[in-house]
Amino acid sequence: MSRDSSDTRTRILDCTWNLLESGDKKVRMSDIAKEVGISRQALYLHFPTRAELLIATTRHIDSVKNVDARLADSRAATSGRDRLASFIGAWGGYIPEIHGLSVALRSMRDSDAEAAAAWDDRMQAVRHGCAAAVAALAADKMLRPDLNIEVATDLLWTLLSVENWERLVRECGWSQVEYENQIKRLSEAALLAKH
Amino acid sequence: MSRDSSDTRTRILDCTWNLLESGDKKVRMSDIAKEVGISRQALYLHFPTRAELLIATTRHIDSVKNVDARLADSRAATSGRDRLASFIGAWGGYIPEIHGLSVALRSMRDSDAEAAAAWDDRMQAVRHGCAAAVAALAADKMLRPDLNIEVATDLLWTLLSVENWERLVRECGWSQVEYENQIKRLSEAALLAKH
DNA sequence: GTGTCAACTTTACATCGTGTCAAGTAACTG
DNA sequence: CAGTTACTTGACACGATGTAAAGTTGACAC
Repeated sequence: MSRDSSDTRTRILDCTWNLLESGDKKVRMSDIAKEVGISRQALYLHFPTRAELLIATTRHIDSVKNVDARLADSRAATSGRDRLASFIGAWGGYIPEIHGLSVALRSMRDSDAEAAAAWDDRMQAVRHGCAAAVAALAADKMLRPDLNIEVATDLLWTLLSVENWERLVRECGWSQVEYENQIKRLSEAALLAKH
Repeated sequence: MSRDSSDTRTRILDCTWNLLESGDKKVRMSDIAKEVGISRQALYLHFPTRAELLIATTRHIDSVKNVDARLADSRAATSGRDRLASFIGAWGGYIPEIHGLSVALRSMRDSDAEAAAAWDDRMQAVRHGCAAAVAALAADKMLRPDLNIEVATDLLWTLLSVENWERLVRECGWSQVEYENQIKRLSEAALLAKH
């Protein structure tokens, strides 16, 4: 679909994305250049560093996959509980799309501060979503009384981490559906007041 | 305490451990050599690669901190539920001790297959502990009827991941006690049949 | 003393991936 | 034709790991 975009920058982003998601662990600048069909140096004409290329790729994926719209849907839910479930569905369903990129960005955390910041930024955005879902629960008086908003948000955010998805889906071999169902169940068990 | 051990190999392991746990992110072979007070090359007389040094360091920590004994205690618990709690306490309390090493080993996952295998090995050991705890719950008929042993083990193993500890304790600023309490509560909510 | 062995040192170099630099080419645009 | 833009080729610096070779030091044997 995004084939033949003529715009080199876009082609670079698409190829980077393809390579990262295709799971070939080590994606070097030269790998990307080869895939795009340009020289390694031409890459540096478009992106100053590998980190910036990866960061630009996340933004590119976000816009292609329309994350904002997905998450907006979850905001439309009426009850706090529905909202929680639909937020989990939206974010949980997005994880597989960005997983390769997530691995690449996280693996340069310690070598590149900029990449680390970019990843943290994304995770903070997810955390805001978690906080909103928790707030909706609290408004419905459905939050466990022994949990304050902050702690509940931390817990939900942790449950929804990419790392947990990796472990359950990739390592334990769960299906995406099993993952979402169990995480929903677990989140409710963790956060909801029993009544 | 471990000062002046005369045995160079042991001194290397202790210094590696110190450096890793002291949180100075980048621990290079030359950093370790400087800390020990020997040349970088002397390091290679004792350990062929950085990966092997890190792996040897985990074994060293295990023996100094006596993991086996800690986990053995959790096996002594009478009820399945006590056993779950005490396993979580034992492993959860061990995570802070090996956290620096865990970061280092994981960050070379993609560059070094041997390091990856060593880390996976450790995690499989934890998984066995989880499986044993789940089996004890099942024996007491306390496992949720809609969970089979496998899925329950996957869930518990995921909850107890080092990554979740990092997020809650390091990133969210929880105390170790809060962490253990919430993870215990969450594990029980996830696994125990309500009756 | 001499010989020898082990543990370590110093110096030098190969490799790999990132990122920089400079000069050249090919196509489009006025 | 001149100038600009997008790219190419080739060379190189850097930082970290790992290899290789020759030299130093101290202990122990006889």
